[in-house]
Amino acid sequence: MSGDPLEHQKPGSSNEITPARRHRARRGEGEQLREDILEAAERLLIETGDKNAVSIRAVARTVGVTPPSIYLHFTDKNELLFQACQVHWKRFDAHIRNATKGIDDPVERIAACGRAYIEFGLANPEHYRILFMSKPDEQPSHTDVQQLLLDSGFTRLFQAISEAVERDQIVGDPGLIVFHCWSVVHGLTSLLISHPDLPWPDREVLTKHLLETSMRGLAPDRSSPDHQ
Amino acid sequence: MSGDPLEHQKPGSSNEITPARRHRARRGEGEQLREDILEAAERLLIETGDKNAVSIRAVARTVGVTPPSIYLHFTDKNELLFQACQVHWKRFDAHIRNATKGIDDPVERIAACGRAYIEFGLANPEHYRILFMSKPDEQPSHTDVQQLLLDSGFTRLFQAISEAVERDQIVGDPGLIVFHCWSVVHGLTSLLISHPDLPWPDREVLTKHLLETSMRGLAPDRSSPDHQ
DNA sequence: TGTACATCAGTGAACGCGCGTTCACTGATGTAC
DNA sequence: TGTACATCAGTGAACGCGCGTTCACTGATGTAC
Repeated sequence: MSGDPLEHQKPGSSNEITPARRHRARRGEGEQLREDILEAAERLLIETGDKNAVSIRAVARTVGVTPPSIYLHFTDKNELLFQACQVHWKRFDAHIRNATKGIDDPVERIAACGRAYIEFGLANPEHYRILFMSKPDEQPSHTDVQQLLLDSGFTRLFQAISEAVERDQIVGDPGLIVFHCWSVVHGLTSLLISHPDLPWPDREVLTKHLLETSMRGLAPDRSSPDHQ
Repeated sequence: MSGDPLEHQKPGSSNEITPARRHRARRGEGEQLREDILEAAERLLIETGDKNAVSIRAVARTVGVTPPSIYLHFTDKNELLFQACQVHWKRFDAHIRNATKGIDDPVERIAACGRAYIEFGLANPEHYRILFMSKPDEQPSHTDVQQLLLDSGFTRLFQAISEAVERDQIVGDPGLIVFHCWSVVHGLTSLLISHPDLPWPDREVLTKHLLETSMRGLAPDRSSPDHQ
C-alpha cells in the first residue's frame, strides 16, 4: 500500500500467498502481465483450494500489482476466470489423450480413458470442481464451456465407444453409453472430492471394480444364442 | 430499516424475497422464531437457488426480523446451515424409504433405491448440492454430516446389496458395491444438475439404461459352469 | 546529438456494496407480594 | 386489585472486513524531428 518498493510484505492478511516483487514491464512487453495474472489465478486456486479465494484483489496481490491493472488485460472477473479455465481444459484433454494414445482395442481405450479421467480429477480437485461441479450460472460464458466440454475428452470417449459397438464388443446406443460412462467416472471422482473422509474402500480397488463391472454390463450377453 | 412498522418494503434490493410482517412473539413462545428461521433458510435456498444467498442477514430479512435475533437461536451461521441441512436429510431418507417400502426382491429394491435417489436429487437440486456436492470444509460439522450420510439411505442400500449377494443375485464385496452403486446414481444426478443444457438423451431412458446396465454388470456370469 | 512529445504500463484513492458478529438498549408481558 | 420487578423477545447502531469496479493520475520509455 505504501509507495516504497522496498517495504516488506505486511504480515497479517491470513491467506496471503507469497507476493511477487514486480518490476514494471518495459514498453511493448505489457502482455507479460497477462500471463502472470493467469498463472497467479492458478496458484491461488491450487494453494488455497478455494475458488472464492480467486478474487480480482487476491490475484493482483499475488502478482504484485494493484487491482486496476487486471482490467488492462481482462474486461471483468468472469473473463479472467474463464480464461483460467481454458488452460485447465487443455491440460485435461492432453492428459486423456496421452493415456489413451497407442491403445488399439476400443474397450481398453474406454477403460484407459476412465482411469485417466479419475486420476486427473483427483489430482486436481479444485480444477475438477470448477470444470464439472460448478453451478451452470457460475460457469462463465455458458455455451463456451459446453463447447470446450464436447470438444475434449468427451469426443475421444465417444469415438472409442462407437468403435467398440461397431466391433460388437459392447452393445447399445453410443449416444446413451457415452453419458452412462461419463456418469460412472464422474460419480466416483466427485464423491471422493466432496466426501474424502468417508470409510472408502481402497481407491485402486474401487476404481478397478467400477470400470470392470461397467464394461461387463455393457458387454453382449454371453448366454445369448448369437454369441460364441 | 425505519422504525415505522407500517412502512412498505423497500423496492430495490434485487433478490428480495417476500418479507414477513412479524409480530413479536408472546412470552414463552420465542421458540416459534427458530422454526421460522429454518423455514426462511429453506425458502431462500429454493427460491434463489443459491447457497450464498442464505446469509444471516438475508434470512433475517425474510423472516422479518433483525440480524441479531438469529443469534438468539443459533450460535453462528454454520450451526444455522447445519440445522437446515438436517431437515433435508430427513426428507431424503423418507423419500427413499417410501420408494423401497414393500419391495421384497433385493435387486429390485436396489434399483428402486437408485431411481428414488435420482428423482429426489433432480427435484431438489440446491439441497442435493449442499448435501452431496459441497466442499468438505463447507459442510458444517464434518463428522455429523458423515453420520447423517451413513445413517440414511446409504444403510438401506447396503442392506439390500448384502441381501442380494447372499441370495447369489449379484456377486462381489457389498462394501465395494455400495460405493459403486452410489457413484453411479450420484454421477448422473450431479452431472444433470451441473450441466443441464448439454445434449442429454431422454432422462428416463438414460436412467433406465444406467440402472439396468449396472445391475447387469454385477450379476453372476451366466456362462460360468456353476450357474444354471 | 538534443529535445519535445505521445504512448505505454501501470498506480492510488475512492465508490458503494453485503457480509458476520457484538453491544448496549428497550419495551411488552407475566409474576410475586 | 395494584404495583414493583424480573424476564423475555427482541432492536438499532456500529465494528471491521473484503469485494468488484471506476477514475483521474503518473512516470518511465521510446520516437519523430
